[in-house]
Amino acid sequence: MAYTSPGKTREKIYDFVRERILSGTPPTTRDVQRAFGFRAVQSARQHLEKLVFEGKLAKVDGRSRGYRLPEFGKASPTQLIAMLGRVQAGELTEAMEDPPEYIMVQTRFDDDELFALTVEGESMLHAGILPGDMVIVRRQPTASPGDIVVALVGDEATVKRYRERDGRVELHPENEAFDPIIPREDGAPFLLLGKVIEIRRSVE
Amino acid sequence: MAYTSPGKTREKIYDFVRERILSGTPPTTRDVQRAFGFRAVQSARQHLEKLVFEGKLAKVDGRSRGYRLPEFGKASPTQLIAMLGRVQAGELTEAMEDPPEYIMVQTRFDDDELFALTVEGESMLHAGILPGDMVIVRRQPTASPGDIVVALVGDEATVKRYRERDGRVELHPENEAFDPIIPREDGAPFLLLGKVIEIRRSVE
DNA sequence: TGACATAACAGACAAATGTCTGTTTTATGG
DNA sequence: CCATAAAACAGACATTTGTCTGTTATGTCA
Repeated sequence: MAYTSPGKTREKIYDFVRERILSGTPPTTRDVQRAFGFRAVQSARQHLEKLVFEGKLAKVDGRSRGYRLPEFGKASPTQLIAMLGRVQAGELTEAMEDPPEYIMVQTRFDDDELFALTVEGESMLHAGILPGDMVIVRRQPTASPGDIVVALVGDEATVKRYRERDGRVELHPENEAFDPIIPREDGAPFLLLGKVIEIRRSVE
Repeated sequence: MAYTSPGKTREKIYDFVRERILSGTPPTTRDVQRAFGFRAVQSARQHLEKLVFEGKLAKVDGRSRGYRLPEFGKASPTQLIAMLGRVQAGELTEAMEDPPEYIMVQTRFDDDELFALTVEGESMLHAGILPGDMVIVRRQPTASPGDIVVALVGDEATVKRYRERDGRVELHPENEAFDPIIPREDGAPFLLLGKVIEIRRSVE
């Protein structure tokens, strides 16, 4: 490869490696070599090692395809979570459509169990949750008053705000056109699925 | 490893491999071997090859860590984009805080130039955009009526809905308490930064 | 129980990949 | 132009990883 100004090629190599890591396949040293037309493996290796030294890349020594992005791992762990199109009673996790769709989520804790689903209905309009929005839910059996939660009421999963009144659980919509759900009063089976931790809306 | 019923171990291996692929590091044959306590590499390999034959996994022959998820190859490209905390006039991209924060975004096109910023103010309340929400913006010089856009008006970046009336550009808030911005009428410099393609709200 | 298919094991070779030592070429700044 | 640091090259060796051939053990089912 032609000689370039100091740092010039290295930047391009960083972009290349980052791209590859993000796409799920960290490159080998020789991948980089070939991609940039180096005639020596060492040329690629030198750049890569320097990027590690600069802190722009991390690396697992000895292992193949060992380069990583340092931002991950320390900062916020990244999870790919399943997008559940429609929620059905009981077996929630089994309800994923055939080609399961995944989305990237950055979380505080790596061991949180997360899933995502699409909101249908306008009952949370005033909380800024619109029909079609995607909510990311952390599975947990309890909630605190004020939390936005996903619960299974009867056969249907619904997004509501969690309240307690006189020691009883209430699920409040944020839209005057809808009534609160007071489980056990109307005998509907009630199951708290988890707490909404993020809302996403695509407007493309 | 102890002998198990046909297909029993294979399912666990599939889960293991899938997890690893999703987390960004496909395992080597020997990773699988070690993870399951096989005393022979071939035991792991046999299962993996069978999973490929069944179509549950895809594979790039010869390459290290060559196992893939069959449906995942053409999944939407992922980008790591910069989170701009506060927007300043002119040099937008330079305005990132010291430890630049990045977020994962899945996009339609890999070559879209994206950035993210935090909404301050309630002018888009009725569009479901609340103060503190993060908007992800695709940089583009033009917009279509109805788009939610980010524009530089004077010294400030604002999120508004793009409209045209009598051939003139108007930026409309979605909150009666705010007035539309009609650039050029009040002489304020106007610059369209891009179109909002996604809104995210963390409620943790 | 016995036949059969599958699971698991053993050991090896080949290819890919990581790593090293040393040299040559070029950009950069004075 | 020269000194210097960085870029690129050359060739090799070590380790990891992929792959292969053949054998032994175990679950399954009639």
